[in-house]
Amino acid sequence: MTNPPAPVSAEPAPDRRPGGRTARVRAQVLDAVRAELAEGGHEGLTMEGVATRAGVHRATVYRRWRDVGGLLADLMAAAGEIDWQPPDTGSLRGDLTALNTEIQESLVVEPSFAVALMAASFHSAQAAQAQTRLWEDRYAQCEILVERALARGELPAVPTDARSLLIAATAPVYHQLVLMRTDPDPRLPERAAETAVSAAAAGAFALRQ
Amino acid sequence: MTNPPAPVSAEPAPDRRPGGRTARVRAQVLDAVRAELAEGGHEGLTMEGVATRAGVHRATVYRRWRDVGGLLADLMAAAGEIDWQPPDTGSLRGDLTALNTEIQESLVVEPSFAVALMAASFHSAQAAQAQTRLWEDRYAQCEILVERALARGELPAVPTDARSLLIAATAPVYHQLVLMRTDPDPRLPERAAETAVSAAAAGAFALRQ
DNA sequence: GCGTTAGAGCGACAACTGTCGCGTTAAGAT
DNA sequence: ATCTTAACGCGACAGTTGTCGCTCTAACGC
Repeated sequence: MTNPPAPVSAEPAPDRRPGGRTARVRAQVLDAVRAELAEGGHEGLTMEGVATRAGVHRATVYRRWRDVGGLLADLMAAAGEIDWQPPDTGSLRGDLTALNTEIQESLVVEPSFAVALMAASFHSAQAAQAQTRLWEDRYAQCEILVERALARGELPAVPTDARSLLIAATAPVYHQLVLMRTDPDPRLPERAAETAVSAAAAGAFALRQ
Repeated sequence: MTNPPAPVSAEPAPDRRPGGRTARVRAQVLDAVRAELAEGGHEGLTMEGVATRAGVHRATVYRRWRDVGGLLADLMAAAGEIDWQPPDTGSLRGDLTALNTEIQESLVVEPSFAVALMAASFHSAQAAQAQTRLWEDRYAQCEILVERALARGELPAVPTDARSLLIAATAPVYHQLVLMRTDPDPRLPERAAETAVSAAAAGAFALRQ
């Protein structure tokens, strides 16, 4: 969690100095971000507050992370080191339901790191990039769900657009919780999953040729 | 477009004074919001900038609209007076494709009022509320698409969850353009629409009982 | 017309944000 | 152990944000 150097500027970097103090400052700051996020949500997250809580000078935080989005991006990079595994329940419907349940929880929990990252992405290029990468990774990892379903014969045996299937299954959850802001519905994850499976069974994600 | 009084505080309001000057100031400010939005996108939209461009004192803007979200919410209220009609192409697939195309355009156009409103919704309660209302109105209006499809016999003749169908059709467009930030794909609107129709034909949105 | 007062103008203000130059500390190389 | 310098600490700073009390103007009721 603390091994990689400051990931903000990924230039050639002739000679960096990521050891002792630098790593300690990074750990303190990221801890402070987590704590501030927990207390005030993504609204209460300010450079000033993080610096103070971390016991570090404001200028240091500005120099290394630039803005709140940078902090969140780095936090995500640190969290990205823990390896996430897509669910494996034995059926496509079960897998997608489990995936959606996980997503719903990550969006509903207070404070939600996912929501904070989305909010920051509107203002910070770093956050936007980090988020795009996170989406890409997650969906790529989830493609195996579709492969397994194909192998089990749950889907028409034709080339299938796994990515579109995954997006169709998960998008409604994000849409309703993040954009429409409807109250969480415990059946939403399952319903969205079922719909996608239904469409998939009907060949809606078959690739041409 | 200029008739309703300041919509920010919707209290009883013993005696208001929405006439002449007040209406003129509102028009000037909303014009300024549009112009600032056009120039700098939702990033460049500040209370200061709007006030200056409108030729109005900062304090006036703060008092009446509170924050950027308030400005956008009022702009939306003003725009909401123009009546939008859902597409009517003769088929559910055509209608949903047209709807998605419209959505895609509203999200891709620079500057995008829709994106600005979403961004502001993370910080401003007024913007969030305005957005929720917008979603609600739009989806309610679109339910007729599903009713027409049922009448034409395009869908199984059972009680159908029109709202879920509409969300399933449109969510992927928002998801990919706003959250994932993938480059716009001209075929996305059609594909998402087709998927939803396919699921609907398979009875995925049939209501129990 | 005339009086009342909602609402706009005005300037001062504290708080916050982000940047800068410079001195100090301590990583890492020798 | 010693040197070099990346990275942090520090304080000053200009610019921005949001609020407040006051004055003034012009809607609206009569």
